[in-house]
Amino acid sequence: MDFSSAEENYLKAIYHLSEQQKEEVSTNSIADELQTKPASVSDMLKKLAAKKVINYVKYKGVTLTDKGRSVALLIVRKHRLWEVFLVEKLKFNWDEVHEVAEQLEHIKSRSMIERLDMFLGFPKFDPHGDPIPDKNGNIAVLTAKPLAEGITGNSYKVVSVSDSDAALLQYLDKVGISIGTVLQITDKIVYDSSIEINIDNQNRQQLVSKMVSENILVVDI
Amino acid sequence: MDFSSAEENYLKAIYHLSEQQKEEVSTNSIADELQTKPASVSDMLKKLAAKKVINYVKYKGVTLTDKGRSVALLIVRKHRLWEVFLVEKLKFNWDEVHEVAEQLEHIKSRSMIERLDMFLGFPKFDPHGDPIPDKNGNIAVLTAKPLAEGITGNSYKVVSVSDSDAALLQYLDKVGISIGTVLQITDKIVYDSSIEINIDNQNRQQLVSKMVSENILVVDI
DNA sequence: GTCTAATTTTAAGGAAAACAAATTTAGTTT
DNA sequence: AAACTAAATTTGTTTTCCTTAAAATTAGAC
Repeated sequence: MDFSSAEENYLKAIYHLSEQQKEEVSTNSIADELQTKPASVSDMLKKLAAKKVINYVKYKGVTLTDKGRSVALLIVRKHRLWEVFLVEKLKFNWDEVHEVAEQLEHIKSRSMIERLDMFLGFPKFDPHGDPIPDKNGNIAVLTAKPLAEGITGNSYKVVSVSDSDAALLQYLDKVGISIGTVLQITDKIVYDSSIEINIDNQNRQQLVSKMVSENILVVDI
Repeated sequence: MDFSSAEENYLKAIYHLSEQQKEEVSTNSIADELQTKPASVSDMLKKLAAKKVINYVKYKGVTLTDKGRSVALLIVRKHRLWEVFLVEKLKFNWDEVHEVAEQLEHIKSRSMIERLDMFLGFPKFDPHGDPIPDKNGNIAVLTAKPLAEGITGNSYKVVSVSDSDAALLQYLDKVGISIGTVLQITDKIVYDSSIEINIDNQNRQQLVSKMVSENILVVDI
């Protein structure tokens, strides 16, 4: 079965949304994710349901079928492998690769993506710390949590950040945060939920906003 | 100015056709090249003329404008660089890369293609021997001629073959012909215009058909 | 120079994917 | 239960690219 780029983007969006909140995905949230209008989404959901890649109940929302999930995981796999290529081989910065990977993920060639995987040394994570599904669609489950949920005094290692927001990535670059960076929470400001951190045990504090601290995923150390 | 994949394919087709025969390109030949119908071509020619990338005179044919040629050359550049990547880095055979490169050539990112060029070491020719336009659209002129025009007794070096026909490439692989191979013409069969050749001075003759000999480009040695 | 055949263009319409506007539904409030 | 509201769907267009059928034009044959 073949899927257009538009169909693939819908499946990917539904996949990402169902990762975030474990229930049915709403039409509006898909429209939001894809920068389109709910009317367009309704249209497409009918098509995708006919192709048996989603379970669609009108006015109720959608979930992916097994078939749909495996299509979505292949797209995610391609997107993340291409990001690794762009950063490791072509020396892009991590904030520059998302847009190009959005195009590359739709290239159709089963054997190319397997060869690319080999060429890259079978990476397990992309440059933003997100796990890369293997060719069977198996993907590591991230046990990480947002920095926002950390406790004052504790130290954490950055394992992942949102890859779709270049502005965030540029900001993180500027303050010296990347995958693997160790952060210690030195204070939590109750007033605006911002967090004061110490980066890589340097002799300097950095204040990060609530919004930022929710988009940095960390694990305990 | 932005171009859709369809528009890019038309420009590339017109470019290739005007390379072959130095005059105006006909609607039918474009339809043929793109596996579509003449009516579709007429439609698209109007669009491309409005965008000032072709000189279009109804019923007369088209030529590329300077603008059009530079767009076409960029697509050719991308196609051929990706072919180098697929063969050199991902270890594809030369008969397997055309289709995938047809998709990759439409990826939009100026900086990616320049970085890819650097990553590949600024190659001058693709795996089929075709010259790669540089970033300014300069391209080496092939002085080669079809093997079919060779003279009995003379030796020639293979510099290029048609990249779009996988069956031809597989055949050439089988008989041991690739870019750089030295061929000596030992006989020309008048009856069916086939040619008897000796490959790399081995102790063995090989008969190649008219069709094959017209699609292998060689230079004198 | 006219006629016919081949080529090219126009016209009408279909599929995919988008949008706005109008309508329907689900869930909540009273 | 009726009414309301927010979300979702339907309807009707639009755009892009393609197709078939018909009309127009060019060019080669006589």
